[in-house]
Amino acid sequence: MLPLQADVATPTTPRATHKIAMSVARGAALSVSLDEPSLLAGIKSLLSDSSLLKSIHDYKLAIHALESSGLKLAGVRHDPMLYSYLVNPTYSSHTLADAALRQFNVKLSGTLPEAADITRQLASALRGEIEELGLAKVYEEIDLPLVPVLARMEHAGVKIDRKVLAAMSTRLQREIDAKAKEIYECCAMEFNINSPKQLGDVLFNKLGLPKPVKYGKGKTISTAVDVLEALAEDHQVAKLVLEYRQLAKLKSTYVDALPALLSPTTGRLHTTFGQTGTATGRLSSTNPNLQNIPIRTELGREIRAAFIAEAGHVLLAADYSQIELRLLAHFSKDPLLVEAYRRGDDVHTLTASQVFGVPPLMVTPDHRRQAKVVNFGIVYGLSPFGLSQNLGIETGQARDFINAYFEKYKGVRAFIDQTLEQARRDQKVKTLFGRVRPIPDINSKNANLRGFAERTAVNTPLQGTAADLIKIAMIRIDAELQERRLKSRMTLQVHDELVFEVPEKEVDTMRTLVREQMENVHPLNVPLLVEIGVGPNWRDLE
DNA sequence: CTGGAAAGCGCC
DNA sequence: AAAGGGCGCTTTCCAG
Repeated sequence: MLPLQADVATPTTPRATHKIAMSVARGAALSVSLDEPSLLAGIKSLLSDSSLLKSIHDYKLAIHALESSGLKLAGVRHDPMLYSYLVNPTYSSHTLADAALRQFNVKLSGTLPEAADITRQLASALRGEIEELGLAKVYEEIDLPLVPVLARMEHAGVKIDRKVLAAMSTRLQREIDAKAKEIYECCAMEFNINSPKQLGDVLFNKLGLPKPVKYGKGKTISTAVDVLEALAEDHQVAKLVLEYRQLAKLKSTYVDALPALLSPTTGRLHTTFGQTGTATGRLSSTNPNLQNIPIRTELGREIRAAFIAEAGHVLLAADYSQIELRLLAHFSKDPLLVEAYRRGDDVHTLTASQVFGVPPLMVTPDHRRQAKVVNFGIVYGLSPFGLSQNLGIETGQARDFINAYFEKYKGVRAFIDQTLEQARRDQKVKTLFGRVRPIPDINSKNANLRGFAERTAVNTPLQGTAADLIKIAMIRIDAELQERRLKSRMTLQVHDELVFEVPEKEVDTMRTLVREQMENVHPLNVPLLVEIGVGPNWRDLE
């Protein structure tokens, strides 16, 4: 059997190309031969058939049929969608029409010959830019080989315990109704609590609660969580609204939404991973988004418990521990930070000890909590104001903390300064592997825009490098699973976490395999630590 | 009736 | 005046 290979892929989503090419190969949907023009035509006509394009299940079956019959997909060589994304990941769309509009300033009419023609022209032009920008390796070794890996993950899907969610739905509805009743009584009137406009009117005009200093950007008074939290101590109604919001959010977004998306044929949940949707190189997840399943609150964790493994299997979740802070240590080579990670010390405790000037053994849990906010805040460019809001302290004190941080971590200060200097010079920043993000506003005279640009410039190399590392790990783990004919399946990626569904007999093998691949993904100045949990569901992991 | 903006909030 | 990087989904509300 010859591997199927297409030279140029018509952009829709990159994986749609693989998936559809597989459908074509299988002859399930179209009877075309595998020479390239026919393949392109077949792909295009599939794309124009919305019923096929929307029926994700069809190509998932195709993948399955293809792989179970021993066919291997060699894939495409030139994918204009991925090219367009790598050349400038800040555009929101990389479809054929939008990429062609940007590249050639042409509006497409949508005919097949035109699409084929433009596809080839785009591939050629963008390939040139990829090489000029030094992105060929990122394309060949990361984004392109990731495509079939993501296709397999989407095809595998995750198992959901419907009964858990159904029971929760009934219970939550009852609690929401009760909570609404309490709120109405408290306010002596009925209104739509889900409407921030009506809620703000009732709370701040009718009931006369103190209006937040921070008004919303627009005309309405903000009823955001931090505003209500500030009021909750003195005003029961604010607390009730917060509780109502939490119940309503979890019920509508997860408890009721997820079961409706279960595949009728596989009975499982199949997300779509977006490979061209973020400015930093991260993946996204839609339909449903499985990268924002609750975990923070007890109620949220109940939802996580509904993500289960097939009989005879367990879930294995592997997390990179503090990967962005470790990358900050790597890039900055800051001696304190690097040595701490090399020794395996607790970095939040170290920061607490440095910033608050106490010996590590004297660091209290509250010190550590505050230091944790400082550590992560640095990565995001947190201001004294932001830190003060977050910790509930004076801005002056927050400023002292931040100054103390940079006084101790001199390498971090230098890293930030160098990164900004380089961004101002090149109007772009790069990850460790050379993935590029333009930072056009870095020299803007508008201080607001410039501030955003500066925070972006510092954060992107960290967030983007973490994204590159886990993508490489995924490609290698997938290769191992295939090569060794293991039955375990990679099912989810949540930025710094991978989730697998593993036959009980393979647990030990997988623990070792996943840890090895993730920890040794690339040599850095600090070790990478992977935390692995195994259990019957996504909540109860040990 | 549909589409999109705005507000809000779930995750890393 | 704003004040923390990156996402996607739900709801409300309003314009066309």
